Amino acid sequence: MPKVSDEHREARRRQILEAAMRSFLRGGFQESSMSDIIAESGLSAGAIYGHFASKSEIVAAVASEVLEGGLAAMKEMREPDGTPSHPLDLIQRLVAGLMERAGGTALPVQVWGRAVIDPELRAMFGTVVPAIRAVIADQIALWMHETCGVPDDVAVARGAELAPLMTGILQGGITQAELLDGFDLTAYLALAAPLFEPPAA
Amino acid sequence: MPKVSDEHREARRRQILEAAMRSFLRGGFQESSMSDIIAESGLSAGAIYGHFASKSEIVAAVASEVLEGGLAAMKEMREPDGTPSHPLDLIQRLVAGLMERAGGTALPVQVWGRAVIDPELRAMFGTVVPAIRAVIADQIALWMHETCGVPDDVAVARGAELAPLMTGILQGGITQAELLDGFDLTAYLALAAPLFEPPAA
DNA sequence: GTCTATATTCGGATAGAC
DNA sequence: GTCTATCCGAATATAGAC
Repeated sequence: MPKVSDEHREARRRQILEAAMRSFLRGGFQESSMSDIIAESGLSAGAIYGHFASKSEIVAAVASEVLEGGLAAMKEMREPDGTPSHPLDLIQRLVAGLMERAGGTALPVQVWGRAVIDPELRAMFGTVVPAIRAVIADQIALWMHETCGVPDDVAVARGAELAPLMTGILQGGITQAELLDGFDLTAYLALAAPLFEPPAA
Repeated sequence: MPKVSDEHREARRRQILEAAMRSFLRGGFQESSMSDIIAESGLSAGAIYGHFASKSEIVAAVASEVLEGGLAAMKEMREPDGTPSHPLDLIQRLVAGLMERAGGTALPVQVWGRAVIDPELRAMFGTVVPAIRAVIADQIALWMHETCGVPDDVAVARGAELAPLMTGILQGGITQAELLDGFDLTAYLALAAPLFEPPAA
């Protein structure tokens, strides 16, 4: 099996996945039919089913792409230049990145909604969230240690402690940004700034 | 049209809606078929369509029930005895209330996911959220004014300012509570406590 | 590998009796 | 108002040629 063949397969998979993402973005997971995806991809039914066994396999692949993609984007966004940025900036940049790369934040919200009743997606969520929390926790610890005078071990502990809340704030921000017209994400995130003040307890 | 007839109609509507909610809770909005709802309700197809014109009308009614119900629950939870409770307690009680009354928090998450691609649900969300924010803002203002020494106007302003963030924290908490095993909502909410410290800026 | 055409199942909605 | 039986369209997946 020559290398070109594998590359071709992979390219086709991506072509199909991206067509599916565009369809789901507009029509949702269930409302979008295979015909929609087929039309959007410019391919044919036979071609699609040569790469994915079923529609639910496509849905799972897209959901994985969305969740893992969010994690990957977050890792990328971590240090744009090298100076540790504020944890809330990380969140801000992540959402901005999703807007561009994923064409909005609609897919994550849809994935969460479907994960509620789809055990496979729920499991994916359960493995990705701890990884996201870890990135956030790292960033908090780094920032508190470097720019405030917080001792390393204290900063690390505080980061781990705050990560679940920050994850929730991220989710709530994405949901509201997607569903409310004129929602100001920057102002929303700025409100959480006091949580990172050192005045410790 | 005698009064009993109206009462009967309303009772039937509720019977159908509750059956639909049970179905959606397990199977999701799209996966659940009319047959499921019919079986769950113990009625027949004809009876259902005598009260709702289409499945999407049932979905809209359930979504309305969920969103408005959340708001109503929040208003109820406001003052259990009369002493102003901590705003985070309000959130905590609200979620606990949803767990009981709505059989969990799965429906809200599903509704948000569907609102992304359903203009009708999106509009409902857009009208309910400001009302929810108002209740939260009131509670924050009340608490800061009464139990901390914050002047009334400052407390009111701070409440209005913080309400969107609290709404997001609520949404993120519900999402994580629903999708992560062993998620500790109380600990999650406790992390936000510093936001209500008076040390003002 | 990919296309066209199609088989088959399934779900929403209706017709007509009671 | 409600029930039973059924119709019709749609959507997933496949068959077979190229």
